[in-house]
Amino acid sequence: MPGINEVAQLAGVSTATVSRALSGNGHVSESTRQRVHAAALELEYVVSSNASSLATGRTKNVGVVIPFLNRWFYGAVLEGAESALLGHGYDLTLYNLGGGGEERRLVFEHFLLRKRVDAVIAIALELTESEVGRLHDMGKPIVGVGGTIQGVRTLSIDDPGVARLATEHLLSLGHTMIAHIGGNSDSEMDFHVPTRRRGGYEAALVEAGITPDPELFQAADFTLQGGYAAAKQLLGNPRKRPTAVFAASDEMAIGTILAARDLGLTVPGDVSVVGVDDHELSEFFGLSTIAQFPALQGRMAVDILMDQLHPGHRELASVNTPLPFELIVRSSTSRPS
Amino acid sequence: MPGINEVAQLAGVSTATVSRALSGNGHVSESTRQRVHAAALELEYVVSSNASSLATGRTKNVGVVIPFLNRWFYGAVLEGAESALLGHGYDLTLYNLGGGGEERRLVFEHFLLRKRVDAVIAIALELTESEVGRLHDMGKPIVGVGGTIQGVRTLSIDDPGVARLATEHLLSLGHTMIAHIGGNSDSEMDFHVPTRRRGGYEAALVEAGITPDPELFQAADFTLQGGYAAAKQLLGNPRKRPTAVFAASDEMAIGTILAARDLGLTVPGDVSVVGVDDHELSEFFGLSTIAQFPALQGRMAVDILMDQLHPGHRELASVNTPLPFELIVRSSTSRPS
DNA sequence: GTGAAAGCGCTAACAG
DNA sequence: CTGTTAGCGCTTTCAC
Repeated sequence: MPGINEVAQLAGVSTATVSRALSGNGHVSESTRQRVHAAALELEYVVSSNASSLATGRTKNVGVVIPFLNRWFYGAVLEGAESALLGHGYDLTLYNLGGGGEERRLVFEHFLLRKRVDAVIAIALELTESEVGRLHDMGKPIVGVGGTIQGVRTLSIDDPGVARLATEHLLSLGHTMIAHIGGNSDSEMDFHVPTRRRGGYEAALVEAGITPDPELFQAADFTLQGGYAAAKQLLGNPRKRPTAVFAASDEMAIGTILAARDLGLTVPGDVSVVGVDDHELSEFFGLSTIAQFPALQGRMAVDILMDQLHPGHRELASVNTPLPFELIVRSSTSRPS
Repeated sequence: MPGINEVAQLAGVSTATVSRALSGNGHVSESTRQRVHAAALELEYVVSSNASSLATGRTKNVGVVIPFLNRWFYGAVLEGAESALLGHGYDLTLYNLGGGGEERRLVFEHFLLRKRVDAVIAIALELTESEVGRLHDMGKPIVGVGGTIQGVRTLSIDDPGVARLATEHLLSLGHTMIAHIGGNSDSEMDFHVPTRRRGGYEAALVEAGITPDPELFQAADFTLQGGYAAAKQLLGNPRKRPTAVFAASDEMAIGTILAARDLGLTVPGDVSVVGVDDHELSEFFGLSTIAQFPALQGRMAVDILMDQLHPGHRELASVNTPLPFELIVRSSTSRPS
């Protein structure tokens, strides 16, 4: 593990020149640049990021805080962010805040403040004013994904819009008895996604002249199992069985398809089902859904972060960047029979 | 962002004393210790990990290399490792090596060598001699999860044993036509898990006096979709339909259950199904399975690492630590009818 | 274009 | 038990 001065010696220059040649900051003649690179290569020299960080104040490392790791959606966002970061030469330090309170405090008050990260990406986490304040006081940029945060550049999907699109798809097919499986208080995440989606669903109905019926709503926990149970309730109702179900997540939608089958109902013959996410299993189940693109979300977050870290050309004006989504029609939706 | 000397000033001591008091290394009188802590608290002092690392050579950060992020199993391992690490005051820097060749080289030859990590945990990755050598040359301990690696402390499950247990479960129920859905070349991961599981399955059959029948084997990719397709082949065979299927992953086992249903076969009436993992969906599908405990695996890896980092009491003797597994019988297996 | 030298903020001998 | 004093390995003015 050679240091910069051994490289300097081998190349016959000063350490300052090595630093310049290798980092690209400052001018170095082409010939010495090559000599330095050759020397570095020969010695397998790799800079000590600590020494470098100490001297420059930059770490080439970003912290990512995320509430789950074992769910497909979050894993995919993380994957997108990781590969984008790596591509920019940045490391990613991971903080999983699933555990709740104490852990979160620790991370924000201790771990993230040790000058180890240049910035933080917060996924599906509504940072508090004090969390944001601390970070900004230290000059650390933040980008949030999944909702808006006061004073922070964010990327978020138009949740009501997503729900409207799903509902309108069903409406346009001719459905009028459209149930909704949304979130319960446990799944009421930081950005109130379930509530916002329910709002979009209701708005679409109202716009179509239909009064949302509370009996056609069921709360669940965004999982397949939860969706299954909720769907059983909805579809088992003998006096008011919906002809279509809009589930706020694909996992719940798949649970709904399974519940329908178990009740002897066909999909989409007896009941149409639409979800949100474009989960990896959705295609298999023929699920119509509103796709969001989690890996892309991770990548976009990194792009925006890089823009703040290396203020370049076009300073992106808006504080919140809308995330793309798209209706994918497969075989779980059709006209009511 | 106050530095150590401001704390020293406020507490009326030298920076050395502050360092000692805060880190716990070296003796400090109780009273000054308290004064220092109070001062640090008041100023919201947090050490600069870079400066500290530069001075000590330790970073309190470990690198984790993992091949996937968006699969339940790997997410769970990562989750276990992350929380254990955090508990020990360590950060986790994540490297997702899903992309393949170039990325992997970059990580091992560049990222991991910048003195940014104290150690590395390799999950389901069979490190090459040179990858291990580089790291060990720098004095970085490594622990591997998922298989054995020459010269590295590892944690691994007895894959043949897992497969035997699953197969014996079926055998003991009275099945003799037991099919196996294993891996294809794409899913032939670094540690040859599919091959080793197939070996265990065949060994159990042989031991029971049954000759493994190649027609009763199907290769798939460890996913639900893949398992579904493979199971259709197996269960659709008119002249040789197995009464039981052992799938090398729960996802494939669930695919098998779904395939059976679609063929009008009942589980376990017409066909018993057993998988491996105890996936989050397994309970929902009533799947009998061999549980492995991914989060625990992550945690155990950290424990072993800490033992190497802070050589304490009992130096764990063995190079490879076996991982626990357990048969969980649910409703997808029964006697053949 | 390149070198000398002063730090970046902390820790670890070494004295006392 | 505590202070003094060198560095840890790099970057970056400031001269030349």
